[in-house]
Amino acid sequence: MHWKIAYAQVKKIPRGRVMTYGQLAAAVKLPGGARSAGRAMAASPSGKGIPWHRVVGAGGRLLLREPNVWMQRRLLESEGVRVAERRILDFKMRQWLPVRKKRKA
DNA sequence: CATCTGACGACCG
DNA sequence: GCGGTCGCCAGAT
Repeated sequence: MHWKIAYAQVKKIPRGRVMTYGQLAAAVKLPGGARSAGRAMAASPSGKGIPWHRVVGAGGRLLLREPNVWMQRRLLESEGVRVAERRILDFKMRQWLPVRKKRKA
């Protein structure tokens, strides 16, 4: 589907930064909103270089289920993103706003 | 075509 | 701060 665009956006997420499903959905204007973003990631073809692990739930929460969340956490930590069980630490700073970022210090 | 399910998000207790 | 519920929308069965 047009999930391609979602993937394209995800690929733009810089290393060590994350985006929420809601943001992603809004950024590419996915019809179903955040949920569709989630579906898109769930169906994301692995091995295509899509940093799906950089897409998290609102508030920087890891919404994946048991086995996968561990991998996501590991991938994030490998990029320097600190994670506590199911939540990204310093999410506010870690969050990446497409193009018009400019987060305050 | 009816129903269920879910990698969501906002609210409420 | 956390868990439970409701609302939403798109796919799958």
